[in-house]
Amino acid sequence: MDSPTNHGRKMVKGKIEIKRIDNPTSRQVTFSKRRKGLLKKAHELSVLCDAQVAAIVFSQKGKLYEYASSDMKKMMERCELHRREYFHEERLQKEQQVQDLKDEITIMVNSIELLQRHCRLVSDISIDNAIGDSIYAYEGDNMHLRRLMGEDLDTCSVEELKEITIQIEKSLTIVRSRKAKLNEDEVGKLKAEIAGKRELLNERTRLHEMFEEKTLWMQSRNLESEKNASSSACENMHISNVETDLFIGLPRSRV
Amino acid sequence: MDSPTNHGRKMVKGKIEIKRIDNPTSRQVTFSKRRKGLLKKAHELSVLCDAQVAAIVFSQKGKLYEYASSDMKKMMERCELHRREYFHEERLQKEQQVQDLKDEITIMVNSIELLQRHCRLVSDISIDNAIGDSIYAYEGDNMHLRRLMGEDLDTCSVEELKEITIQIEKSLTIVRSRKAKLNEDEVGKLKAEIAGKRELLNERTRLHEMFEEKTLWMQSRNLESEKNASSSACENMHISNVETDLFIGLPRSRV
DNA sequence: AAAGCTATTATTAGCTT
DNA sequence: TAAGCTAATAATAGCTT
Repeated sequence: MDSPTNHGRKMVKGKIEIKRIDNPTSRQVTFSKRRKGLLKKAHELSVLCDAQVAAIVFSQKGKLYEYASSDMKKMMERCELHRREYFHEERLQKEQQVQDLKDEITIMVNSIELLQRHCRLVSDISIDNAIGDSIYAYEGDNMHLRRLMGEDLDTCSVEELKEITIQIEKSLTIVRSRKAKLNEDEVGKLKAEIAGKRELLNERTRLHEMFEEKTLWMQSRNLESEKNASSSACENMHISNVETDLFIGLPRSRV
Repeated sequence: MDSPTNHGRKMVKGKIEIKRIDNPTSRQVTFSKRRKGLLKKAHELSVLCDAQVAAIVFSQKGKLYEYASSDMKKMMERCELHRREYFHEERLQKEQQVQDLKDEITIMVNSIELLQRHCRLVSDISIDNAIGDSIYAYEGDNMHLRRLMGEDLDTCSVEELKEITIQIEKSLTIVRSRKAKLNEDEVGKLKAEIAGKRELLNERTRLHEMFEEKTLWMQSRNLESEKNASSSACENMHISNVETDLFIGLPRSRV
């Protein structure tokens, strides 16, 4: 009657005031008993009156005790509809976000593919490009090409990029044929020059031969006159001098 | 005792069997009384034991009666934690997915940037590349370069890509200096050739001049002998014949 | 149909083990 | 700590109005 478990004072037995039980032990006991009673009554109500009943109890420690008449989930769903709408909206938003990112990736994949193609073309061109930078000044629509080389690729649409690639391929063809022509011209020039050089060599050979022939003829003529005329050392000496002059002296004085 | 509201038979008063009450009136009355009792007990439990309690009742007609100790919403949320875990997991999954996509995009942005840089370098090289394709056979580590030009860029890490770019820049430097040297060599060769050509021209001129001089000398000598010796038409004629042979006849017979 | 009455049962506070 | 006991209260079935 005066026990510490009785939190009220006037209470003899049974009757209690509805307020928090301070004694933890007593509170825990009461919680257990009344909780059981509540769930039982919830069940009885649902059976007797064919009603949907749910009772949910959390202990202070966070442990869950619950009763749900027929389908607790259905129960909860009816009760929760508003909250679920929030989740639904959130999920839709996330799905949209994912879709957006995927679209972005698709565009990037295309960009990369085209850039690679472009790289291969440029490296292809670089071989043909010995002529000069004509590719970049060619045909007037290289603005697109410059653009590709520039910073603003990201602002290109995929369609634009495809068009650019096609134009690069066209330019490549043009540059190749141009290079072929220039090469031909150059080969022609070189051939002409070589021909000219050979001509010079021939001429030199001819002149040398002619010179030698004339000299031989003159020598033979001198010998002849030596035989025919009276043999004088003086005259022989004179001719010899003249020959030396002719071969060495005269050209040297002119150089 | 035998009233229609009493669905049991042996029951005198008070005691009942827990099963659906067939009599609608009696059922409705019981529903009202017991429902009130349930909600009251729910409240008492929550107050006495400081617990969170909720009781939800739907009548057959769909009318809702409920009690929630402190905050019905909080109550529901706690009750739902288990269910929410599902949502939570789903949300985490979605968030991970979004993060993955963003990472992919980051890699792609870097790839594109590096491809652009590479493109600019290649076009730069293409000017220097007149020497040939040496860049692609140069220094042995062009495997990376080939890779960049190839299909498997996507498998490159960003770090790898950066390294490749650095290597390209190094290669570019090397190729440029190489080209400078080769250009110098070529210029040297051309100069030598031109010098040789000029030499030939000079020689030709010299030969021509020498030839002319000799002829002139011979002519003057002939004139001299004509004056000094007795003037005979025969001899003069002979000399004249010889001269013609020398100037026209002899070279012609050799050609 | 709703409220009140009451006999009866059900629940449970405080105690004991 | 938990389970059982019991006096006492609380809830309520069937009735009455």
